Amino acid sequence: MTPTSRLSEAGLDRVFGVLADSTRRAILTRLEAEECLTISDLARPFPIKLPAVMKHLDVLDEAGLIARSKHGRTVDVRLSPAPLRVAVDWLDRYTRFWSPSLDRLAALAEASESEAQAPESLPGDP
Amino acid sequence: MTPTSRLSEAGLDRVFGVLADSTRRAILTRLEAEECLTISDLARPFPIKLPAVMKHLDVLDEAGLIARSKHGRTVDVRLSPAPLRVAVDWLDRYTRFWSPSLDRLAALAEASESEAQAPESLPGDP
DNA sequence: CGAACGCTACACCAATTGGTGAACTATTGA
DNA sequence: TCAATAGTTCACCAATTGGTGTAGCGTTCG
Repeated sequence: MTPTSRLSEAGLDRVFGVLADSTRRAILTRLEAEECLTISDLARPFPIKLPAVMKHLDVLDEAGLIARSKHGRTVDVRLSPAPLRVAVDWLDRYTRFWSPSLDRLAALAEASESEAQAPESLPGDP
Repeated sequence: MTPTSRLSEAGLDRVFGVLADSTRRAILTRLEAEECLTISDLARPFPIKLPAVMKHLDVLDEAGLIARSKHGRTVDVRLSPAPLRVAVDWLDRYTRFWSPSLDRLAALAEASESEAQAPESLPGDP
């Protein structure tokens, strides 16, 4: 039953799980600003050791939120924000509580965009 | 430094942490549909025991996402979605990656919200 | 009253998480 | 060539998480 929603649930678990850590959020923020960084450069500002950063990168990678490409002995890390969309879509149903106007505008945007994008089944119906 | 952002970070940790669990997401979804439920009624559809549900409710409560009110021997649970906004606001910076139009509409909505209500007037920008 | 009901509290458990230090591989450059 | 550099891997650790069973407490109702 609802195999699609089960998969979506796992995706939501992963994405929200990623975002539930301030270091990982900071990594995403940094990558949004810098476009492309080596792992050492990325790790430098954080008060944790490299292996810890590596684990965060593994988590981010598993959620599809970053892309790593090896060049020589360095690894370039790039943002791959597409999976964040499932989180935004899930949260969208709650925006009506504090801003009904935003809700309507989002619906409008979705309608105008409905020609190009994936169907993406409805979330949150266990 | 930046004591406010430290608090925000903790808030984001809590809210995203709440959302990283499918049972808790389902509880929020159910509460959004039903408005007000007793704990037993809320717990009935889930395949876990009451103490486990109780722990989820504690987590949701701690994040400020639900309100509990005791009436006799029952407890009414209500949705309190305001804290979700910090999550939406955080994610907002990434919407530009897959839908610049939505980004512009959100900015528009925010601008129109700073005065009063119901903008309704939409600029033709396809 | 006393039994059933709704909820809570507690001890306990296995798995996961976020971190460490140390050892290792592979590339680079003097 | 050989040492420094960039990244990876591993074993280990403490704390947290999500769940259980059981026992208890206050309320309602027959």
